[in-house]
Amino acid sequence: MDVRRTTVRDMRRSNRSVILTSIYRNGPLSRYELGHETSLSAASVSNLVGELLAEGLVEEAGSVESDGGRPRVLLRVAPKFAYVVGAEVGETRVRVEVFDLSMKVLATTVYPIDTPTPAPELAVKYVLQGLESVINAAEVPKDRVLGMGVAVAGVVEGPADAVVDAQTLGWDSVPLGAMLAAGTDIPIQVDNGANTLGQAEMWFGAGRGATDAVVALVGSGVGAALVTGGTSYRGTRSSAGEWGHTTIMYGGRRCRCGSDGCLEAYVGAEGVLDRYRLAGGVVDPGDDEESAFIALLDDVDSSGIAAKVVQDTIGYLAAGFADLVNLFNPERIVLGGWSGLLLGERYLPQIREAVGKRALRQPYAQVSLELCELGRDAVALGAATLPVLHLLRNGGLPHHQAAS
Amino acid sequence: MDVRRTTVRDMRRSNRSVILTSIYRNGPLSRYELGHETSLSAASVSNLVGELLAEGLVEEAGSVESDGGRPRVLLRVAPKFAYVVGAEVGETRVRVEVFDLSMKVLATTVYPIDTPTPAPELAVKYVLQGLESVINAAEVPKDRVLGMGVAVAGVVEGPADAVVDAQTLGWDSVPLGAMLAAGTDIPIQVDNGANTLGQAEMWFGAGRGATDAVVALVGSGVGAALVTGGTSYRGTRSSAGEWGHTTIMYGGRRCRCGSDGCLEAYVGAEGVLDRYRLAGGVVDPGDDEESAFIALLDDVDSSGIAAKVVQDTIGYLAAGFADLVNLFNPERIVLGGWSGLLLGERYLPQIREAVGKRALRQPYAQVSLELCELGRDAVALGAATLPVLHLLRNGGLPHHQAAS
DNA sequence: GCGGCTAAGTTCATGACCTGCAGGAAGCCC
DNA sequence: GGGCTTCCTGCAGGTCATGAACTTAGCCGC
Repeated sequence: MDVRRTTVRDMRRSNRSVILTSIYRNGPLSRYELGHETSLSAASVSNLVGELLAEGLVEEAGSVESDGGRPRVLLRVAPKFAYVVGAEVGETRVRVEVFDLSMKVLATTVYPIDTPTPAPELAVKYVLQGLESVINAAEVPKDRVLGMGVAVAGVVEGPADAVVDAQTLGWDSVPLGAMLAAGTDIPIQVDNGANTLGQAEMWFGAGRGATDAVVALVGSGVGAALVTGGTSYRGTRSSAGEWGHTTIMYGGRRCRCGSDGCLEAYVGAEGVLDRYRLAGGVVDPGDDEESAFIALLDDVDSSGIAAKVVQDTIGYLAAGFADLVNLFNPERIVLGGWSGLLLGERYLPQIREAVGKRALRQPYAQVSLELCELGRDAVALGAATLPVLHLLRNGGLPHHQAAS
Repeated sequence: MDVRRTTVRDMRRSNRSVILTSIYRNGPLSRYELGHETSLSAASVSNLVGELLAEGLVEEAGSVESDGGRPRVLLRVAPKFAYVVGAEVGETRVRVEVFDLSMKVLATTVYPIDTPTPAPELAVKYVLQGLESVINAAEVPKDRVLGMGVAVAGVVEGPADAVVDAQTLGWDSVPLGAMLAAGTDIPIQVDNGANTLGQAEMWFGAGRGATDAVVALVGSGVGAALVTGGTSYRGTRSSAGEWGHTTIMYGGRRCRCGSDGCLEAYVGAEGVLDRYRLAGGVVDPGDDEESAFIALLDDVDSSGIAAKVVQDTIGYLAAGFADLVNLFNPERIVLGGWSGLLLGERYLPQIREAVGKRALRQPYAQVSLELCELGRDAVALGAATLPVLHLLRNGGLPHHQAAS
């Protein structure tokens, strides 16, 4: 239980946050509607909005005539009040983007990575270079950049001075947060890529409106972002959500994590293709993983082996989903990741049905299973929402720092 | 994201709650220590404590001399300020207990249940009878009873007017909350028995001090209580934590839930004994489940079959724990339930080791695996903490209702 | 084009609250 | 009994949300 006092100042900050969040999330709103939405008195709304307007964080956005009376003035968060940067450190590239507060992309930079195990220093160099580069390209004043969110494909410990373990990159206890912070004054927040994509999907994709949800990502690897009570769940040291390494077949296929029978070993694209090969299926050695996977899906009608492998995959995946349904009782599960989407586009109804057979009746009746709406590029977008979330939480900048 | 205003009254309530909770949880404390603990100003502590004293919720409990100066007066929550009732609706009995605020048992009543599928009306009758009976036996004034927590072995939907599905009792969508509320004026809170036992364990047992924990219960059935951020996690409609029906062996043993390969089918006592039988082991048909299980454990040294079944059980259980570790990244896992304890008492180090082999390195390093410290009777104790939690959350009774 | 009407937004006095500070209370030591 | 230490409380000052009265802004009908 949280043991922390509340002062009259916390109250104001909290109310600023409520107002600001409401304006940000629920589109342009009038003061009147804000009062209703937040159940704050009209007087307080007026007062707080006045403050936010004076600081430049919020601006007027036209008005709507109200039958007979004074028209309501609409308010929105000023998109140009501040900017945020999102970076994605992937296995094949570093991608950096700047957004304004409405999350419109202003500039993008991509650095390809050739080596399979890039040195952390290289990634840091690219991220910092990208940061400079996009800020310059978008002509954004540097002191108006709220922060940079960095998504990385690995286990991230502690969001503050994040330490990263990434098997796919060959990183072991890399103090990425500290390394990045040493190279710039802009606040850094590091998080797992699955989490940031989940974040993006919750704000702008298939997760909108849900408060308890799971965003499941199935690609070469398998991961999930857990959202409980409207906020991302991270566990003690923020490495929660390793869905891919839950056991669905005790004593089964070996997994690169060292254990056996992991979900990832069965429904990860690599695992699926490997199962196909073992079953006698033929994979064109010239194809990359993605093409091979698509070829497998296209062969379903002509090849019994392909059909069986795909059907099995649906079953395994459903078992993984049923675990989530039973354990978390979420209101929504969102399926994404490149191979997850390829499967989902073709077999979503069958997956739903299979989950229904394996999950408990009651929690299954309360969940809806949807496909991700955003593409892979949303990883950086989600990373960039981290500083925005911070802004909304605090109800603005600290010290009541005014604009212009 | 929570969209709710904060008023000056919420602030006071929150601070009352902070003070009250701190006094309750951290034993007798002086005002001075309270100030430190809560970071409230000494003046506010004095003010709030004065109010709580006047209401009779808090009382002085002797004093401690402080080297040289004025001795500090210790404060504690007055155990006799109010009373709470906990009820357990199990498969073989209904058990009702009254506690004072220090959770000392004042009276207990138990009604045995003979039929395997008792009518909900019978359970309701016993609970209400038990409520009357313990209140009378303990000579507790009825208007001083804060509420009754009711633990039931099944899926409980919505803590308010709870609807219960309990396969073991043969109940389907039983509106237990409403049925109980119709028979008494005392506020009712219904919850899953695994959750209430978890609650008891978190407050008074092996979970003390942890904020992200899982209490895993292994008996005939298998369940878990999830605690995240210091509070019980319930999901959208409060049926989270169905750990027993996560798949650990896709296509494996059938489970009574209708699916196959569920953890419960492998490590639940029934599943273990069944596996023993299938492997050629002999179970005395005269034994009940518990005796048979103990006999099995005692045979490990003499019977290779028993040894293998137990070793397998440890492996399956470890897989279940590894799932929890990977998904939740908890700081503690507490193993309980009657067969879980029997296993844990003998094999805890081996279980820990097996979990370490299956879970990811990082989250495993952050978790500790412990045994439950409270017995089966703690189910009712945990249920009784529900109204107490309510009291602490609200910083006292509503309407500033004074005592005596 | 002017009063009447409606609805949106603002001003102001009020009461609730926490805080810092000064002072009171309660013990000990010399 | 004076000085000292430590704990606790009363008081003035400042912050904040609120309800009620008030102002602003458009429309309507004549």
